[in-house]
Amino acid sequence: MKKPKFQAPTGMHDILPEEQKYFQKIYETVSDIVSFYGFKKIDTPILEEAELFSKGIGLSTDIVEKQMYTLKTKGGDFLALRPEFTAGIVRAYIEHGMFTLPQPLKLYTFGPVFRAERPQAGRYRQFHQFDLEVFGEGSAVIDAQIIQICYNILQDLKFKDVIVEVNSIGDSQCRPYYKKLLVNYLKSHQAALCTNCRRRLRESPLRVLDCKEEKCQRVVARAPQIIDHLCQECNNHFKEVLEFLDALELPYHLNPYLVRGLDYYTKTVFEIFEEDSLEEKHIALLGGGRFDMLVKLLGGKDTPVCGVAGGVERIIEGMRARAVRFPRSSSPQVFLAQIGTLAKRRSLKLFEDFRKAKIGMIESFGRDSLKAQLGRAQKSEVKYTLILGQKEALEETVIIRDMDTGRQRTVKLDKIVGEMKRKLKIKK
RNA sequence: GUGAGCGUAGUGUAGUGGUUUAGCACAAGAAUUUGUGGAAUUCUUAGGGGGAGUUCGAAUCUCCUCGCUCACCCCA
Repeated sequence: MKKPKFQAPTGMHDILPEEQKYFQKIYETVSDIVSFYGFKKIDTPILEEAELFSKGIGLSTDIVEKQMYTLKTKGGDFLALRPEFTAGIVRAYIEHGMFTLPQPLKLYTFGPVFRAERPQAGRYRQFHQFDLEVFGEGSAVIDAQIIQICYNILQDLKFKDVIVEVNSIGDSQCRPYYKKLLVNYLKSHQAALCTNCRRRLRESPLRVLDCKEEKCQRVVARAPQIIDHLCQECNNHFKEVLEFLDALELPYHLNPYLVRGLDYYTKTVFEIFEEDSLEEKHIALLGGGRFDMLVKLLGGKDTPVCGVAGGVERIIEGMRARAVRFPRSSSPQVFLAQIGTLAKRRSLKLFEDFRKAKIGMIESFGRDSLKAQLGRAQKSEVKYTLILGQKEALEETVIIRDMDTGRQRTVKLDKIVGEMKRKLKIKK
């Protein structure tokens, strides 16, 4: 293949017409469900000040350290393509004084986010997320409800066996203490760890916990667990979350080794997987948690927040795997074929009549041979074809052809819209 | 950033140094038929990512480069 002069940048993809239905389906599902729970939509800029992310997400996180697309404007501003939604939404919350609105304030959004990493399965440089955030409510009900919402969304998208993994990673009260404990323990077993983990031990010791290496897991199995070292408040909170999940009858795994890569989390963290993908691929469909410090950290009032982000492409992959079907009711059911210039003139008008009647119609004004037009009609899988020829145009009639049976009927031109309306309604 | 695999028409592929004017299928367009689709026939469009080398000869071997894919890291 001769390489075209221009190609989409590495890790970024066109969303072709064929795949649009997946995105639409997901966005519709999310919007529907989430509005029921009182979420309002917000859109934030794709670019933000780079510092917003380095401060919010954490300077030493991979996302900020090496995955952020940054640029300097002509005016000297240092901006970054958003690598996730939360920081931007929190910024907007503070900037517009949304703490004056009735709390909890529930916001959602979706769109592209960017991370400059090596693309691979389920991972792109430009990908799409939907994102929910609940501001101003510290209660564990919210944590559980957000998980419930995610679960509902996946159910609606026909995911059967979904499993939620939850954990609590404590807060500024208890986590530093636990970290010390863990580091001490790991240091004494350093020899038994993989090289990666020995590095992690220095940089982010919590991450050793979810290493997949067998030898590390053996060490980790005896390590002190954060849930045994939560402070009173975190402990209660976590218990409540689990109780609520029980009450909702949501299947969950308590995974004491679940930690997340973003610094801003406190207390609850969770990830949602497809159950059968758990063993081989460790690719989460959604991930989220609570971050009660973030608003203050970014310059706002002390406000608890809980949120989640879903990976649209990853969900689509799952939908593809289970061959989720889409009703094709929205696609046009009528094809308009025309022969001769007089008929063509009439057809243009007729086409407009159908548009006004909100009946989907496909035309092929560029083609003249009836054969070619019927071929086209057949390919577009319509139920009916209207044939308007020279003769019909003169007689003010039109032929309705049923594409399944091949039966034809001639109808007066001024009756046709009503007639088709009836036919298509009855069919449904 | 590290490592591995792969790159032949729009798509999917065959060919593993000469019998290749690179074969096949699907897709797309046209004709047979200026008024009736799913079939058939014929025709058309279009190809070894790019560069260098080995060789009498390269899609085929070597190197470089670009791209894609997968894994690690990390994450949605």
